[in-house]
Amino acid sequence: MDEALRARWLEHAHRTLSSSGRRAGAARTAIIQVLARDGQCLLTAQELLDRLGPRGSYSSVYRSLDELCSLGLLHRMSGRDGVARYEIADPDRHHHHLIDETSGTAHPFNDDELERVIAAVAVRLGVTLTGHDVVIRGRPS
Amino acid sequence: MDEALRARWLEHAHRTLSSSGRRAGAARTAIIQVLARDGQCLLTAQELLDRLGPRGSYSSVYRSLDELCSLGLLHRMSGRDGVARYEIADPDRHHHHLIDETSGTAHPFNDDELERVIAAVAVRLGVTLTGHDVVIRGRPS
DNA sequence: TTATATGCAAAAGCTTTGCATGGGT
DNA sequence: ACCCATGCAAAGCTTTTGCATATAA
Repeated sequence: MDEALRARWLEHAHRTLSSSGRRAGAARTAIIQVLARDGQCLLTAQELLDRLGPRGSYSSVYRSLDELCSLGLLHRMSGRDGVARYEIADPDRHHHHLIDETSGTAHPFNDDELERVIAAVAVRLGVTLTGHDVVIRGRPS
Repeated sequence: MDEALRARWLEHAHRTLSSSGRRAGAARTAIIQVLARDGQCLLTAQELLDRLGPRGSYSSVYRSLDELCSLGLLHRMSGRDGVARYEIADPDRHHHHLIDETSGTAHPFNDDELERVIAAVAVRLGVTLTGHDVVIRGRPS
């Protein structure tokens, strides 16, 4: 959807990686390209590997995903099935997930009041917020 | 903590299981006892098995956990590490989780306004709510 | 008696890792 | 030249399953 967002993340990822002393190999370069294109919402390692074709392997995929998570460029979450899913971390455009229980599909959404309440809850609980996830499950009404 | 709650859930579980045509074997009986005692918040299958000692096996544990989830007596969620965690489902006393990033420990909490906002979001998105989870991560401030 | 519950051990699926090789800087 | 990145294959972990046996109803 947002082309500018993708380009910005791709650029940011390249810079962060190289300034952290890592080298740009062919596999990792392809991986972050695919992530920039298809990683807006809940991509599995297997799906990523499928889209890479012969340009990647299990080791390069999992190692790169770990690396990107450590650097804060990616978010990892595991769905109910226990399979890890990844999506690109965009500080400006953060979203949550609605799971349609009829179809099993996930839809991203965001809500300002939800963000506000979560911030308030963190204050009430006496913590500095470092992250949060909300999953809503429902059926079309 | 709430002794009455535990007894109520245990009773409810027994009734639901037998009325669904299942038989009460030794393993399953021990499993729901342990769950009633220690399953208020995020117990893994392995932890459950450890507490069962020789009274259970992997198969009985995983099969019973599945069964209890299907009957709505238990909630399954998977943490960031991908390992499934279970807690008893209490319709009256539902909670969310605060993860202290300093220690990695989870603390249950609830918040009425959060519930209200989530209900409002579901309406806005055009779904009938069937469930929801909130995870807040932070450090003591 | 008869279907279900259980335990063992094997299998399955996702993820990680050791090691030799290739490639970036 | 040096060290990091990559790919393969093996190993590791969690979870599931087939099958023979034990047991509840």
